[in-house]
Amino acid sequence: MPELPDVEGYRRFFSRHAAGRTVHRVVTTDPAIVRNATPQALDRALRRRTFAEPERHGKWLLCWTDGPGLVLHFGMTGWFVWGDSPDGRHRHDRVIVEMEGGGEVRYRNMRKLGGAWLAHDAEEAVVVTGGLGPDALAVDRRRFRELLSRRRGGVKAVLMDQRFMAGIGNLLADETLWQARIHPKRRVESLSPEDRERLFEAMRKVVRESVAVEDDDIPHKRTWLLSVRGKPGAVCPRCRTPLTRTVAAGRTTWFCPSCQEEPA
DNA sequence: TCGCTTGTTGATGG
DNA sequence: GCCATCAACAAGCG
Repeated sequence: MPELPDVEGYRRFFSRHAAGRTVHRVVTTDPAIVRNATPQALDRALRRRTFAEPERHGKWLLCWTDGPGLVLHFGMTGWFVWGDSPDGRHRHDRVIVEMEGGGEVRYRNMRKLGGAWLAHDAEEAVVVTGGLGPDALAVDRRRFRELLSRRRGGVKAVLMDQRFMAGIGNLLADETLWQARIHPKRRVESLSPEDRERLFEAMRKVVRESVAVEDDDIPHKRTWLLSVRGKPGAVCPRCRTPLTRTVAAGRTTWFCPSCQEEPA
């Protein structure tokens, strides 16, 4: 279920279960899910290594050891499961990290979007993750403004572009635009300074509050678009106007035709 | 059977 | 070169 807040949850999960622990063995049940190494090479590289604190950048999770690191992307259907023993493994558990002393972290991924990579150092991880922009949780106002000023085109496509800023996906983009009262088909070059300010504030609020939710799934609050998005007969939580469904940036997009003004 | 899905990439066309 | 669109990847659900 991964956008930035979900992956932040996986980072905490991995930290809790694996940081400071040593790898007994890495079992790969689906060789194709490891994108840049064989299952044997992955096992050999990580076995007897001890995990450090994992890092997250956008939707990517970097699980470093005292040697190389396991780099994970969760696609649309990836998540972690902990097991005390090999019992109860699921057929979608595609990479399993068995720990010395017992227990295992399972990388479960139904559809095989995303995957696992082996990185020998930070530089290699940058190559794997492919030129990400600043993390959406960490980017500051000035940088956001500066990056936005260099872009053209549909605002939703820009928000979701991981090279612009890392972490925003389809749902959080809709939520951000709705909270900022900006139409998803507006072009960024048409946004006023005030629009840009509201966009930054909304993005920061949406990301921060989503991450603060300890629970699994993205929110939540009855005041958010996400609480009604996609439901039949959904109306705007602000003004009760029926929501509109369209396609923007190639993705299903929900917005309020009353609150979010037409594209300029 | 068809359409739909929280992601990303590469082809194609304007 | 930039941008928009769409198919593909893959698997499950209604």
